[in-house]
Amino acid sequence: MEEAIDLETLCQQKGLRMTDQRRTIAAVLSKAKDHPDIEEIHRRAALRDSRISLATVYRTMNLMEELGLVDRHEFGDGRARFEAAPDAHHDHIINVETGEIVEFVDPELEILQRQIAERLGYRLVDHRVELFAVRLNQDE
Amino acid sequence: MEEAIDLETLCQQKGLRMTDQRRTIAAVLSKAKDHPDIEEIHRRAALRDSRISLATVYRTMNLMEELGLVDRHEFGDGRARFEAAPDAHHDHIINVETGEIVEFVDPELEILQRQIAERLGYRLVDHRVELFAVRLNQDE
DNA sequence: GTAAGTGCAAAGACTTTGCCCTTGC
DNA sequence: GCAAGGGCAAAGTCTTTGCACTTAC
Repeated sequence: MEEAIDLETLCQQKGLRMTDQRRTIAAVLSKAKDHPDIEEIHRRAALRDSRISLATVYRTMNLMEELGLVDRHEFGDGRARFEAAPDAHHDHIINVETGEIVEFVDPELEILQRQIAERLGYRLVDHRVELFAVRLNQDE
Repeated sequence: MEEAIDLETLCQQKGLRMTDQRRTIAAVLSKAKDHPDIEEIHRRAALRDSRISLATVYRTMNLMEELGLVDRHEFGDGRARFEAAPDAHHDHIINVETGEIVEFVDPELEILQRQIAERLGYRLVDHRVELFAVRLNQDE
């Protein structure tokens, strides 16, 4: 039912010159179910093709981010993390005990934020919600 | 009516050894109405006392953050920004055209986030909401 | 063929740290 | 007095960039 995001096709549609490196990086991100950082993307890409440098990963992620093909996150650990731009917006819960990141969507939250911005005289162009939390015990 | 946050007193209450440097930095932050970065805190501190090094500002901010006396923000420009820990939690709207940062409080938003976390099996310990927006035209 | 892309290493931006001197309590 | 704090400069981490070589179209 769910279809994997084909980042390579999106790159081509945007008119990007498709080098082997970009193809490989696109494949890595399309397959990723997590939010890898540059180092991790490079590691995974190198498994498929060792001719990829860190600099190229940096350049490619900046490029894809500008084109809106990937989302950049800063979860507070100092390095940028990425994911292929999802079809629908979502936010993140970060488990502060394990570092695990869970995605969620809440339409009510989306609407409320737009309302808050408008109430203050702004038009929302983007937003970021990060919930830092711990797992609930059964008895809580 | 509104009372300025006296960070120096809070530092003393936490048992911090009050050096001239810490006193000066605390005063800078207590007076700040914005979200200065390390460089800016250092610049303002140096106006009051030139014997303050950047390293001390870094060390002091890390210390005060750990004690919960200041909040650290990463607004996506690569450097950390700080504010004296406010009495009440608030969130931020970032004007993407001017870089201006506006604070706001919305109880409904606070409640909703807690509910979302609980629905997913988590207990919220902290959260971060950043709305990136532009000013509304009159006719929008 | 030619402009765009890449690898490599150097350089940048921000932050931390080792060492020795200074200072609060 | 003595351990905690600070100044300074070196080092660390993440990211960008200049240059010469390679490659997609």
